[in-house]
Amino acid sequence: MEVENRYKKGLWTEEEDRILLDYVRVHGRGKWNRISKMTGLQRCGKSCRLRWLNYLSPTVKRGGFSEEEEDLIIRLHNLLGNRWSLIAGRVPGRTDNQVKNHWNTHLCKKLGIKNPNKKVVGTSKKTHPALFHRVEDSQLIQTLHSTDSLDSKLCHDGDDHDHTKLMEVMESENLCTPGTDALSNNGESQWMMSKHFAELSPLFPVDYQPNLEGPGFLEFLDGFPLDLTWQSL
DNA sequence: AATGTCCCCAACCGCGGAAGG
DNA sequence: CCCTTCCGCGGTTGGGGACAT
Repeated sequence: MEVENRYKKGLWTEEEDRILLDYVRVHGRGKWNRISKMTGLQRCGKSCRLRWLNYLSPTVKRGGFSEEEEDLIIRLHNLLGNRWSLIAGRVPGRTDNQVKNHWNTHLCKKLGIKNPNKKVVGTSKKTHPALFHRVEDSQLIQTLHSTDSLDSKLCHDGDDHDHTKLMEVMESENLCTPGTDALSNNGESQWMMSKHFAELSPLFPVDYQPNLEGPGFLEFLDGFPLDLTWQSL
């Protein structure tokens, strides 16, 4: 009880910022819980980490969002749902908190989305360990689970997730429409689809990480319709 | 000028996973 | 294994500035 009370809450002062900056300059980032003991700063580790990541870090870009940044966020949100850290990772200089706030306060209005704070079904990790993030994600997975033959079609020995095969299977299961969207005729898109698919699919190993850092990702995104979601496939 | 309301965003909270002892 | 600590994530809150009355 007393331990919690000894930490200050609320907005940071310039003096507190200076102490935190000095600490990171000397010791580097990490071990946030030690800062209070070493510097006397009356802030808990979580608060220090957040302050550094969202404000003090030299990589953080200040100021309003550009048209290009907004466009990128909208496209990424269509693809990834409320995975703000993933989205922020593709928007240089922006933190997940910045992206989330900007989405909830500006982009929802811009796009005419009501109840921006309403939870997306399946977003919470608590509801399912497989990390569903959108309605359409859970629908997709339900479809996958109900498709007995899918496992044998996809998980053949020695095949490192054959993307073309993956697309064929998805088409055959009506998970995407052949020849009618940007995804079907674009190799890069197929790559992305496969990665996203792999992330969601219970058929793939849990530790299989889609690589959003892949070559040509931004170029691929440029050709991605703003309103394209899994549901529209 | 005073008061009320709205809006933005920095910061907090609760939770889960990973790592280490 | 079990427990503790640390880290990171997404949802939520509330302080304070901007604007309206």
